[in-house]
Amino acid sequence: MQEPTLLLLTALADAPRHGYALIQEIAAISDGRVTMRTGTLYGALDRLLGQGLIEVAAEEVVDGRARRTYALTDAGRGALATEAERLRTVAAEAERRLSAAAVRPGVRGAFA
Amino acid sequence: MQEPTLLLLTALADAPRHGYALIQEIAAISDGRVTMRTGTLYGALDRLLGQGLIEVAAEEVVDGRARRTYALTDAGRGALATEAERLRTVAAEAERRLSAAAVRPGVRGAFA
DNA sequence: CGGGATGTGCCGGTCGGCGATATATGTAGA
DNA sequence: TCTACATATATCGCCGACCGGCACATCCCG
Repeated sequence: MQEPTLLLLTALADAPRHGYALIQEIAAISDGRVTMRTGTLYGALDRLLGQGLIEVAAEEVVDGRARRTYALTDAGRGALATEAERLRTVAAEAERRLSAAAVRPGVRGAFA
Repeated sequence: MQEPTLLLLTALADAPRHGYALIQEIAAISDGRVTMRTGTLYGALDRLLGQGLIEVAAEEVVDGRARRTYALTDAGRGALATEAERLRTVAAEAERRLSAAAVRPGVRGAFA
């Protein structure tokens, strides 16, 4: 699972949201660094629906505009939890190794 | 940056290693869950060399077999640190939202 | 002498992300 | 009024990363 997909599931973790709201939520989560494109969004949404990680929670018309609301399924919640823990573990290991190298100089290329 | 690449940089974070050793190191880091294929490995290695995130630290012949040892550059160390922090942040946010939803099983937004 | 471990490398397929594009309506400003 | 812009959904094709499979070579053990 790649980052855009993970961000998508994260944006659905606390409440169901529709496509356009997901784009804004993801921008908010990532502090504006990630701009989810519609090509990525709807492709991922279809894929996640097929995998049973999300489901359509509502289809309504608001102010004349169609709106489809998605929600995490239990499977999606589980997948997100698993993925988050894995990422946390890997990130921790990376940081551990980086600081280990920092206090043990001598491996910096050809220079002693 | 995707997970295999991140794992590769992580495996190089504490000491320079050659290709085959990286495969084993990544298996160790991930507790045997990730088996890096040579196709992925050497492709990623070439890419990272081109990006200046790693460098060839040594080329030698050990027991008649060629061995090329790679090391993180300063840029690679920086990129790994950045990436690790970002992942840690995203993972934390995902877990925060999951537990927020868990203790408030309503569909009406964050605070019911 | 055969097979497994060590070690490097290429090739083609697949899949996800991304830019571009299309369609439609409500709202705000020139 | 008319022209943008924000809201809202959706498709298409390109590209790049990953991956399985394969090839090649040497060393060690049985």
